[in-house]
Amino acid sequence: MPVARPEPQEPRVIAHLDLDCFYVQVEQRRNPALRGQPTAVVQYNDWKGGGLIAVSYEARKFGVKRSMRGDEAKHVCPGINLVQVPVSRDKADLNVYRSAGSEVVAILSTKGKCERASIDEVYLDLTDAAKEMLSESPPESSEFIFEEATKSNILDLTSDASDREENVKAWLCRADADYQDKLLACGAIIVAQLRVKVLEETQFTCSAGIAHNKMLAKLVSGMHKPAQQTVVPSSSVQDFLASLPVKKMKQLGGKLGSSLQDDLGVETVGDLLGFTEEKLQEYYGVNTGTWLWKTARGISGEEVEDRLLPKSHGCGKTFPGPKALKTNTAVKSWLDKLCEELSERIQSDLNCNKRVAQTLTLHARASKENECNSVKKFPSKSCPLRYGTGKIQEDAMKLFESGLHDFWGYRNTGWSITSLSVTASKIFDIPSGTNSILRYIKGPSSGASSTIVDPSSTPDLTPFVGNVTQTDIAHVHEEQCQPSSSIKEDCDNSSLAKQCGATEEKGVSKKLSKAQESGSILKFLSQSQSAFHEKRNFDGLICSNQGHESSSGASEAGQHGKTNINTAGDHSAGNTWMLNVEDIDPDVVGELPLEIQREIQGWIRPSKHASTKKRGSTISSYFSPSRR
DNA sequence: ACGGATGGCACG
DNA sequence: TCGTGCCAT
Repeated sequence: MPVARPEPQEPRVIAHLDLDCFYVQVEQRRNPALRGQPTAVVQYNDWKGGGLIAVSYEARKFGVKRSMRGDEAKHVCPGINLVQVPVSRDKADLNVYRSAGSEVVAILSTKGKCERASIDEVYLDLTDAAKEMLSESPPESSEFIFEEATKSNILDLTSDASDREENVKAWLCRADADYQDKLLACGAIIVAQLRVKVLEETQFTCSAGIAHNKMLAKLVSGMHKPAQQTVVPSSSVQDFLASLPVKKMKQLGGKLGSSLQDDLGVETVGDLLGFTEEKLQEYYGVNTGTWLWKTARGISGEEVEDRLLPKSHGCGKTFPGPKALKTNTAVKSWLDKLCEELSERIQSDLNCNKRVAQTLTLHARASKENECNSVKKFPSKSCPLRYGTGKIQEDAMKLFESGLHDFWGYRNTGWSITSLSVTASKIFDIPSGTNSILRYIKGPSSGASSTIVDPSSTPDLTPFVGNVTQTDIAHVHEEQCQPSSSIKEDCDNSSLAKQCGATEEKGVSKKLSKAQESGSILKFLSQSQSAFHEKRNFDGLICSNQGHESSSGASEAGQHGKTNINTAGDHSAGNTWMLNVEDIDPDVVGELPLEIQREIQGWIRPSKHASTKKRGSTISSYFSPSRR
């Protein structure tokens, strides 16, 4: 249920940007012959022509809709081009679209707080940028207004086609406008500039809404599509909402919206004004009641989050009807594929963004054979996430078995699985200070590269390290996760590549020596080698490196065609080493430099309250098994 | 044979 | 906290 947020007193300038039929645009960029053609993107072509997930505007004219089957689309629009979503491991692979989305986010995140709302949607808080423009180069005293901005749709600004742009320009430059409206005008200009920049740099068009809050911005971003923007002056909100069907509001497209209609006779947002806040709370609870009351008045305090990356990664597949999985073997086989992809994606997230996921969750849908449709839900199950494809597969299968156990009780026959998915969540940044321990462990690209290989500026850990042997290193390498090639270029393609840092490769011998050093450090931190192999769940991560030679000779770096740059983004050379937090020897850590101790605390993270209160505040207290 | 694959959020 | 919904595209 939605919940109201406190309303900031200062007026804000919020934008919502939405890529137009995004998947189609991605395919059109890849194959320009598709431009201007009726086109749709489909997945799984075998059954009724596959399901449409994006439809070009040319095709929409024929009545082609999302959720149609390919066959239906062909029927209403015989000339339509159907492009298939890439398939990898026998399932749809959306990585090309994710990557393309990141390109856009990179551009949009330059002007203010930016929230990646989905693969093709972004919220911006442009308040500061708008204020700056207003004080330094206000539209009203500018000779030229950015042309794309003059094509804006201003809610309530009625004008016929002939003088529309003149009227818009006049509105944008109005000297007698509210402070609020002036800010909005600046916001509109900034968004127009951003949209043009996105188009220039990615060839993608997008639509946008500019308003004083997220709700209104989102509401209108889709009003004029494609490739247009819409502004909501606060003076127009009341009338606009009055006649708006409740179902159009975000969050009201489902059951809550239906309930408003069916139970309260509320057809439009305006109808909601007839209810007091208390009355709405009576029906829907305090939170939702207040939210509804505010929503009816165009009030929304929800802030734009500063987040460019997703909060979770999920891989799933459905097995409709006859495709349902009925054996453990079939489930295992599919789960393995899903986990492979998931592993690749979190590995990429780690390499590119220095983030680690902590929780693995399995979702499934199941139906029982004979026994009359007992629609019992298959329970989701989760556990701490251990890195490494094999471990994820192993854990996922266990989660499945656990779920199946609950699903069935004890009798174990005749189930069938109609969907499976695995999700990695609770993702955190890995701290990386200048004096980070990662400098000891990672390759040259981790910090100041020169100091890494310069012993004089690198604190000497020798006293703590003890014997370094090849077996230590081999042991560490066992824990490596090698991403496959399919998302190898993720970092390079996405703007996020910058975060990977770019460095020239150092000599192999130096890297080897770094590897030895890091292996020894891991060994040094590790209390018991055998613990690595126990079935316990992974509860922490020591490091990722970017730039070491892989131990296997099968490095594909050469195929990359890029020498010399961004070894960090080159997955083929990136290894990740992991160590179970439970295996870190607290006594030994206690002797490390303080800064490093603090950093290690950061890895153990669960921060908030988890361990500190229960177990005191010394670092060693973090290393007793924290869960399970 | 539910459009499918992903995501986010609030609740209990 | 985890698991369940609901919502969105």
